[in-house]
Amino acid sequence: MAQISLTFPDGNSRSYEAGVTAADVAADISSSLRKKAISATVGGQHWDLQWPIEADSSIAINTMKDEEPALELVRHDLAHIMARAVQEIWSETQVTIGPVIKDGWYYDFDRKEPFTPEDLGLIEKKMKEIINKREPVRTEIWERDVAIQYYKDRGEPYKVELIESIPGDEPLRMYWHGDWQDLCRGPHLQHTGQVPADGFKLMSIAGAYWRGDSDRAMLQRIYGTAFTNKEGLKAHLHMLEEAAKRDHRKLGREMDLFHMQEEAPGQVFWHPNGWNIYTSLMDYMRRRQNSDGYQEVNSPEVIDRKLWEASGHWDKYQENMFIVEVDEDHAREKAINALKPMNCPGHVQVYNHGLRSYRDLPLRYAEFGACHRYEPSGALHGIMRVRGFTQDDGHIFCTMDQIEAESKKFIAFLAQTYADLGFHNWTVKLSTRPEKRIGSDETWDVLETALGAACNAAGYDYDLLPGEGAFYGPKLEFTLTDAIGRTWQCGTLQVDTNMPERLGSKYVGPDGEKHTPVMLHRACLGSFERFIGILIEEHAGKLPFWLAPRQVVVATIVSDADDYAMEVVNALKAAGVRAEADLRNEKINFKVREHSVGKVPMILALGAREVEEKTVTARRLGENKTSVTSLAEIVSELGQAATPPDLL
RNA sequence: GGCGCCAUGGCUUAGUUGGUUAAAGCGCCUGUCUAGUAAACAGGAGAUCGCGAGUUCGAAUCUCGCUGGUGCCUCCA
Repeated sequence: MAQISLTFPDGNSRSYEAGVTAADVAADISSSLRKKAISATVGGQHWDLQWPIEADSSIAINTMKDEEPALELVRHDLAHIMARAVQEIWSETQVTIGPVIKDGWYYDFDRKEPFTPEDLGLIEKKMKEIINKREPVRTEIWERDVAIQYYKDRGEPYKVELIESIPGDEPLRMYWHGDWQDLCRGPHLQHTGQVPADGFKLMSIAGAYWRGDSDRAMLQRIYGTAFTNKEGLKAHLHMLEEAAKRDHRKLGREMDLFHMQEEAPGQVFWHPNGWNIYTSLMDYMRRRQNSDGYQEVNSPEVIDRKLWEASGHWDKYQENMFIVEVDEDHAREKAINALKPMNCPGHVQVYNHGLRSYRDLPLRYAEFGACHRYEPSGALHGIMRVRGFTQDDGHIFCTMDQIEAESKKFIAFLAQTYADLGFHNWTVKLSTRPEKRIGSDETWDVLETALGAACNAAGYDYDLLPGEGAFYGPKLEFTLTDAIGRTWQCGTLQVDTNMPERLGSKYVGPDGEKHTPVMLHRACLGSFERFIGILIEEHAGKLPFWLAPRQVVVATIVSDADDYAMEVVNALKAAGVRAEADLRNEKINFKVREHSVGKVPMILALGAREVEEKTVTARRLGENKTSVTSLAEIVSELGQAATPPDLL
């Protein structure tokens, strides 16, 4: 066996058998160095760690930089490593694409058998093996036809399609992770060993369409999450657990707010506690709208198809409408109606009933409109995405000149509402003209400018979403961020010149002629169902006092306190507080636990002492200390806390 | 709507390779302790295992269809 003599960077020499790899050699240098070694230079020639060394020479070990690799690159390399691992385990699997996303990455595969949760463990193990091989990541530039032929030969039709869809004719970049390669624009890490083997986790398997096209075959997507180190991953997983704990479906059950059942998919059975939140919120919105110049109206829920045909919904939206056929005994033909999926046509009817003058404008209608939309079953999600819901809807009929001022007014309204409800972190997006649209470019210019200017005038910046507007006009979308960083689009403001035209809305101008008004569609909460879901998750069930369905429970410690408990409850009720007594034959520990789980913000415990002194011992949700207060004092304090923010 | 997963008393779950009266905790009912701040103790009632077929001597357990839920994809004008 031939021997190789190598001289180390520190000047010492050592003998090795032929075939030794640079990695073996690196292992002899020092563990700290080995961990960072990415390649070796032997006799002036560059070697990757896995390549056998063939000549006697001196060796230099190249180390990587000390700083942690960029997160983006880690995730990107992990996508490739996962795809490689999958193909190493199931060689018949075809690869498609695998981008980096928030918190991690995914990769879509085409494979006959579905992946199972157990497979994720297998793949993870294989990925760790690949990472531990510490192989270099190399780039090659290929001509397109070479790449296409390569993928054709390998039976990878998705890659062929991908290349063919890339515009231009520049050569393509190929990345090699060891002997596995993927079409990719990069960039990548220098070698796979830089990927933290304990900083990632495969999370889930899901179906996904090739390029998001629901007419194409369904692929299998594997999601992974990754961070630059173990602690980062741990923190992320912890955050997910916290998010699961505040899931509105779980809290809805624990707080006894609502339930849903098979006979009414996508619709909510509100229990007393949940309905209490609902009505508190509705009362608040009603007061605010009234004081902001809106007139509340109400429109029918079952409306003849003729009106939907006139509004254009029958053509464009029928798939999502609940159709109601009424078959009376003596009717010549069935009357066909539809449940309203939105309130705008109804408001136009109210507007149209009578002759309007320019002096009436702007005319602001508001409705807590119960809408029904036949959403695809897969889109339903708790009370956040339902088929029956109530919007805090409103329509402003105005002139072109009034759009900007009305928009500004609405943005201020919305900002105050969100602030009152505890949301201070929200953004605005301006969606502009889409490709398929009606109206002249000049009109779109005016409308888009008006919305942008209104936004700035109200003191807010906005992001542009080019081409995302409705076919009839641009819109502002208001997205709020909750306590754990998720975003929710709730508010919206849309300019519409189409529907008033279609449904024949007019006003008499100062010139005595009839003109068509502009219609602004606006909602602040979006829907009560969704917004309450968001409120529950934002506050993890600990709603602001004024919104809490059960604000105070007066719990007795001994039965001798029963009479006094009722006295306390009545005093609180008189002060406008939702208070109830818990006189049950149970220990105080039990009562405290039960109402804490139920997220009651305030528990007042009464024993012999409190009866004697006319005091209460108060315990706030989330605190484990108590405080003794006089009855008068607590009634005044809680009466104040129970007052909605707009009435303070 | 699509792909995967799931469906057991009011709720949360256990039910090993199909085999006698389907298990537990919480909740509920009854009784006992008058209790000091996140679950006192004892007893009792309560499910034919989402619905419908099929395989089998026998199915909560296997197969198919349906319904609903769930995670994503698409969608949210």
